[in-house]
This record gives sequence, structure tokens and C-alpha cells, in this order.
Amino acid sequence: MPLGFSNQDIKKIDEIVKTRRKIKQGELLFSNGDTFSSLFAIRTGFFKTSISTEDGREQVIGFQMAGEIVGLDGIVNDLHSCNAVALEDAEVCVMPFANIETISRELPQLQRHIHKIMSREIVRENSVMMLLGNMRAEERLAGFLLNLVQRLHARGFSQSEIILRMTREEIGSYLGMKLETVSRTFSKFSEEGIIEVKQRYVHIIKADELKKIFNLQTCH
Amino acid sequence: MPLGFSNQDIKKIDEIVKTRRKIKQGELLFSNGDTFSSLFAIRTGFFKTSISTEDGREQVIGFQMAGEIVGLDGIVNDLHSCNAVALEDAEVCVMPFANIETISRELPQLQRHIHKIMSREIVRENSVMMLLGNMRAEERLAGFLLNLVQRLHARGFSQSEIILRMTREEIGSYLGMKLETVSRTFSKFSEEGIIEVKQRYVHIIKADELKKIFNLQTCH
DNA sequence: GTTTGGCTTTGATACAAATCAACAATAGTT
DNA sequence: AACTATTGTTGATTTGTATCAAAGCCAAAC
Repeated sequence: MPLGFSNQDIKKIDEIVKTRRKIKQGELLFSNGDTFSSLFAIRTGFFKTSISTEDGREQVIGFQMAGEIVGLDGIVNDLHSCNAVALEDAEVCVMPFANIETISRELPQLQRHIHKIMSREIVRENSVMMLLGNMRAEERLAGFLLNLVQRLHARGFSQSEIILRMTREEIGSYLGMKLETVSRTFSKFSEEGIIEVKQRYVHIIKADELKKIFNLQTCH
Repeated sequence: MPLGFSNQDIKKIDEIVKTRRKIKQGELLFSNGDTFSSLFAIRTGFFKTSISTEDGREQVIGFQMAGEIVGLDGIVNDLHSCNAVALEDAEVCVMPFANIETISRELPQLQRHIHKIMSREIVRENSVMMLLGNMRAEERLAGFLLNLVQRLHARGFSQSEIILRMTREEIGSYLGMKLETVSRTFSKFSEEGIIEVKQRYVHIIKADELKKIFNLQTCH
């Protein structure tokens, strides 16, 4: 949440955010076809969002952690068009979208904040399209690790150590590659001394090497 | 624009939309790093938006036509993070975003409309991620053609004939494949009698076959 | 402590798309 | 009309990743 709200403003915003919901690992927060009524702010835990084809192929759209918002896909048709699954026990704030709209009409700063959240998601997806459309397996995984560790670091976690919340298959789905390729690429980075991997634990030893592999510099 | 506005409302909205700008083929409407101040509603013409890596690789993010909005990427950081190039002579309405925000605080329907536009873009990009992450060349091109013809048809153009505004290379960049592969896939569809192709002209003969190739059914 | 099942790693092989290369078609220019 | 430059097609070959297959690791359950 941005700064610069009066006490009275804060009260209004608290009103939006008062309902909480707990989601156990593996459970759905919402899924494709559900009617949309609320955005969800993640308080604790870790989610993946995904869509699936008729024939069962899954595409992971993103991984979301504390402080991030899910559910924006539902606004356009009042129906969710993706699934959000908790990858670990989680708690979210349920924010009825009608309330968000009402209050953001009164508070320009909140209005601006909502717009930025949506724009940020568009820009994020632009980068993912670059990743999927133009990059090779190593570049994709390097970009993925750098992005993840940067977001975790912003939340006070280590700059160099990660416990992955998702499987190799989920990483692969997100990055447009098969789980075996994800595993092989981890092993390759490990052999080169760039990272240390042990199952879900990843230690980034040479962040600059990862950045060199992921040599894209543009936007964000 | 949605219905249900009073005459007075319409006046306010017209105020947003009064500035026009013409862009010649090949010219930039905005580019990466430009300060953001306005969204652009395309009145006539055809655009591509793209981002580039340091090393010169381009990723086309989308193709936009009359009635669609570009510039949403700029909101989050008050800077554009992609490039918008006119693929044919075009005219846009320049809509200062500050005005949009002001007026949408007064008109809940306009506010809702803006939110839906942003959400629609997020959902569109989700589908592109599915395309790039999970599909093979034929599926990608089939999906591309179906999407394009559907949007053109909604604007009163033919349901079965298209004049492409973009090169094979630009299609390839959008779909995450090389221009040669695009060309070969066009030829393959043509040999199978699904489409007729002559350079930029494409005639869809068997739309149902294209749909079968693009067998995804989820969201939108 | 052993079993179970899910996840991960690694190897061998197959395949779709990239790359390299030449040529054809088209549009724009002089 | 001839000349360029750009765009598009097609063929031969290479390559990165997928696929198929087997084995190893780990945590939870019994």
C-alpha cells in the first residue's frame, strides 16, 4: 500500500480488506469459470496461477507471493479465466471489487494504485512473452531465478538462497520447457559453479553469471 | 465505448478524446523509455507493440487495430516499456491519463470500462503465454489467424479474407518462431487446402480445420 | 525401520524448428 | 521500363529440446 493516506482514508481502505480467507496447500483460491467478485491480496503463502487446454495441457501464468494481488483476470467478463492454487498454506485478504471501485472513486491515490497494479501485471507478462518467445532454456531459467530471488529479497529473505515452492514440472510449464530440461539446466548451472542445487533448495553463488546468461536489459 | 451515458456524461468523455494524432506507416507512436502521459485509442490503422533485448532481439507483444487501446504498459512507472509502431498510416485519439482518472471518478461506468480494458489485456496475454509455452508451430499460426479474422470480422470485415499488415518476421516474432517457419506453415496449410495464401493475402477456406488444429477451448 | 509414492536426475534417442543458403516475387525508385 | 531493396519461399542440414526410459532421492505413512 502506498503512503499519504489520512487516518480516515485508512479506515475506508481497512473496510475493503477486512475479510480473510485461509487456503491449505494444494487447494484452489478460485478456478476457471468461477464468478468473479473479489481481488485477493496474498498475506502469507505462495500461489501459482495457470490455464489449461481442452486436452489437458497446463500453462503456468505466474507465481505469486505475499503482497501480490491475484484475480485481475476476472474483471473483464466477471468470470475467472485461470486457476489459482496454493503451493503452501496461505492466507489472503478478500477485497470485493465493487468496494474497491467505490472507494477508489473517493481516493485518487488508491485509484492510481489500482491502475498501477494492473499495468504492472501487463508489463510483467510482456517480459514473460519475451522469455517464452525469444530465449533458450538457460536464459529462461536464469531469468526465472533472478526474478524470484529479487522478489524474495524485497520481502526480507536471502539474496542468494531460495527454497522453491514449486516442482520442476511447474517451473517448466511457466518457462515453456519440459521438467527434464529444467532439471538438466539446473545441473548444468550447478556443474559450472553458478548455483548449488539440492532438490528444492537453490543457492545462487554467482549472480553476475546468471545475469550475463540472462543478458536482456530492457523494461522493468 | 459502453452505452448508458447521459448527454452530459458524453460531453465529459468527449473532452478526454478531443486530441487526435496522425502516425505515418513505420513511425513510432511511443517507444521504450518515453514518459507516459496518455493512453491512445486507435481510430484507424494498425499497430504492432514490441520490446527488445539489449542484443537486438525483438519480441512482438501484440498487434492492435481500430478500437483498441495502446499505452497501458506506461501506467506503472510513468514510462513506456515497449514500442508502438504504425504498420500502416494511422490516426489515434490521445487520451491524457490524468483526465481519464479524474472523469472516471465521476462516472462509475467509465471507471468500470477502464478496468475491463486492462483486465482484457491481461487475459489476452495469458492466452499468448499458452500459445508460446505449450503449442507447436501449426497450432500457433492457426490461433493467430483465427484471432485476427475474428477481430476483423467484429469490425465489419470479411470472415474469411485477410490482408496481413505485418511481415512474416513480425508474425514469427509474435508467435515465437522464425520467419521461415511461418512461411513453411502457411505453405503447409495451403497444400492441405485449409487456406489460400498469396503474400499478404490470406483466404481462410476451412475455418473448422483451423479450429481443430488450434484445439484449445479455455478462457475467452 | 520399511514401504510407498511423488519428485528429481540422468542417459539414449527422436523430432520439430532453427539455421544456412539460394532464389523468386513484389513494391518502390530512378 | 529497368534497377534496388525488401519480403517471401523453398531446400539441405544442424541443433536444442522433447520424448522415452530407468534409477535415485526424499518425506510421509504405516
